[in-house]
Amino acid sequence: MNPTILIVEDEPAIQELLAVNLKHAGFLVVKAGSAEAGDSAIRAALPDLVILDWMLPGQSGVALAKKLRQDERTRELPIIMLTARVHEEDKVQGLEAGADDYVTKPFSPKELVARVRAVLRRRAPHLAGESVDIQGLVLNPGTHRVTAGGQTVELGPTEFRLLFFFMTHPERVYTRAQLLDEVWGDHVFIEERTVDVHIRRLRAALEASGHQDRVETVRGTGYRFRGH
Amino acid sequence: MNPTILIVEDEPAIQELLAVNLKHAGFLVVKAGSAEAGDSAIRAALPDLVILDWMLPGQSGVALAKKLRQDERTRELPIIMLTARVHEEDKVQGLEAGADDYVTKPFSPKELVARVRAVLRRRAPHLAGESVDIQGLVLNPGTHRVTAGGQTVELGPTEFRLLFFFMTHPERVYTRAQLLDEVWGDHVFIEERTVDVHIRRLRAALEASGHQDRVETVRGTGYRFRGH
DNA sequence: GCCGCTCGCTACGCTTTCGTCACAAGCTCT
DNA sequence: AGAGCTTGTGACGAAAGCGTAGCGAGCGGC
Repeated sequence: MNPTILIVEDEPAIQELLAVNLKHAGFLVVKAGSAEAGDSAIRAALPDLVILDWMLPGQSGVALAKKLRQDERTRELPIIMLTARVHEEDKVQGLEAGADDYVTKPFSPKELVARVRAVLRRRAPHLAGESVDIQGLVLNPGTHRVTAGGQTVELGPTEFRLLFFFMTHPERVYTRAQLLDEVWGDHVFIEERTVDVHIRRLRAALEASGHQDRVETVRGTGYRFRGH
Repeated sequence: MNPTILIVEDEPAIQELLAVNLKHAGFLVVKAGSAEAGDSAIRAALPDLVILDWMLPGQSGVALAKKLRQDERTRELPIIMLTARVHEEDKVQGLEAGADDYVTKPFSPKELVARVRAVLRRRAPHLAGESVDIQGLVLNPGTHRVTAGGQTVELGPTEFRLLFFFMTHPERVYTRAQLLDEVWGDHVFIEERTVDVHIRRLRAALEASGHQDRVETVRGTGYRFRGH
């Protein structure tokens, strides 16, 4: 549920500075030391935002940004460019390459965290802790509250995370294994049928609030959340 | 807890005059010499109020004000415009740009401080040292006292700071780690479970004053203060 | 129409998490 | 220096939430 941020930066000191501050701000951090490593990391596990250094050994940050903008899967991936240069032409070039924001070194950690939040708020509101509203069913990650028509919906922690995932990924079928990965976290050993039980509990809570048939069963595959 | 004020002013003499008087009035002061520097300073550490000069080298104060009003993060940030001009059209333009108040040079320091307090009182009451009232539970930052229906609520210093934080950030869930950061201060090494104990003490004090269930437990995450 | 597979549902035991208490150390004020 | 209050911490019992097994029903294929 916490946003994952990929840092692509070759200088260990700056990489660490960024990582410490972002972690402290509640983000999950993945690091890469080159554009190529960053590219791999993105393919391995799609992050929610990328902080990309301008100058990198080998392939440059701008080149990677352009590449990411061409691939359909990463077209929407928010990018913040990091650079030591202060020339105006670079800024233009960076934004043309598809960067969402632009930070010049030296920067204050607070400023960077603020910019990360701002970009996430613009590009992926729910990751910035803003509430998700699907047809009167409102889930607020900040307050951990779910309401249906003003009425509070009572949910356990697992049901809350399950609903959060569904509401941020509606209209798409997920297998039990996928849901276990996404909602329970990777590398857990839990029976797949356990998902059924939590689906049942979630359905019961939603129906008690007047939301029938929001979670659909796709026989032989898994479940899907109705977004409309 | 003391409000932070950002001064964006290019003339050192006026900048200093403002800073001295505001500090004397108990405010924390941050200075910037241009609109661009001011913009960075705002992103680096969101101040509680901005004093913005009309005429600035480079980007003007009005332009910055408009920009601040467009960003969601700074939309609510109180702004006081400062100008040497006395033309009525400027005032209109300034207020249209989103300024909360308008002070013309030359000004008396006392007047400026008074206006700062007035704007804070209107936009963020608790920062002006005014009491926060949530459903009959009244907390006064100035006198450090809490009352419920006229009756004084007895609290230790830590419980007071905890309640203050909760009342100024109601309806939002905070983890124990976040509460330690916000209430105890950064970089302290204290067991997370200690938060539980202070929550318990706070609850006991509130319940003795007739406020049941104000602090809610969010299992697996942390605590939340009910604001309604 | 029968058989097998898949899913819904209930009940139960266990793990995790939380609330509470008691105590000792620290701080402040006199 | 001493008294009194405040605070941090460990321990323990309670409760909530969770995972799993088992059974029955429904759907689909042959």
